[in-house]
Amino acid sequence: MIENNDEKFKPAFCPIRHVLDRFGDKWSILVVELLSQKGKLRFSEISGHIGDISQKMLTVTLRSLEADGLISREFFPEIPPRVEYELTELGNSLIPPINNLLHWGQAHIETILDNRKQYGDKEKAKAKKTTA
Amino acid sequence: MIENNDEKFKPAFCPIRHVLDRFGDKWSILVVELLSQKGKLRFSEISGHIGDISQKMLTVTLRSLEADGLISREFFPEIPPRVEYELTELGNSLIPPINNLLHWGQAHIETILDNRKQYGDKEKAKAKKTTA
DNA sequence: CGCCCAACTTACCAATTGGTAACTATAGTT
DNA sequence: AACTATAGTTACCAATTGGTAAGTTGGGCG
Repeated sequence: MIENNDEKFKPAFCPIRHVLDRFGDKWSILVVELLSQKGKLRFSEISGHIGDISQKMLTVTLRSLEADGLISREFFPEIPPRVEYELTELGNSLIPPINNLLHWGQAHIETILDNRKQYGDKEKAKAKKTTA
Repeated sequence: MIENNDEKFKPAFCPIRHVLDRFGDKWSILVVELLSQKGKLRFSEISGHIGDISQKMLTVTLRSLEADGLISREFFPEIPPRVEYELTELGNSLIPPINNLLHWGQAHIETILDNRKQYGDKEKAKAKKTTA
């Protein structure tokens, strides 16, 4: 049996899990980063900048970011309606750590893709050997 | 039509997407963080520390981290077999940005959960009004 | 009258993710 | 002969995620 006093990795206690649960989805970080670069944006503008997000996913993403207090939503009861989204202070505090991760990605993604490719080749070679 | 010269958010060009594709899954960051804290670990030790990961998912997680060159795998052909995993240099370079995000999470998760709860209550109130 | 706009909501469907349980190899132990 | 242990693999299944397409709202305009 393995000793386990470090509950940092156990389901209910792990802070990493909270972060992953929040930002592990396909769009949240993208929207936050976009808002940090462009400031206040309308629904259709966010949609246009990202390009391949569906209306549905943009709505649920914005709703959950709003629910968590990371963005604010201002609705203008005009016809046609207008809605503006903006990062809150809490949302802005997320930008530095996200940018750190981003820079790491930019710096190392090529190496990673290279490694992955080489690993794939190695696996193919192994497969050939065992079937030959 | 929205002008869109910023291809940073478009599918093929966005570095954020690479990072998300790599670490958006349930276990990768957890394993990397664990290895950074404990150093060299065996399969069963990782499994024991994390607690609720299935054998299958631990294998696929370790394989993909290895494929990307983030961890190294040393196999000892004993009976029963022994395998040791360790962060590579590339893997180690990931630790600072991950820790940044982690600290943000620790600092703000309570606020976020509070916000989420309040938002849920507000939504409930709205729903009552419209059905009443 | 009917079509437009933006910002949704809804119903339905497909793909991906991850879990369970059984099976594998191999040698030592009872 | 049966059971142990480690580090897997495999088949199958359930839940989650995300996409498509249609409908909704309501005032302005042809």
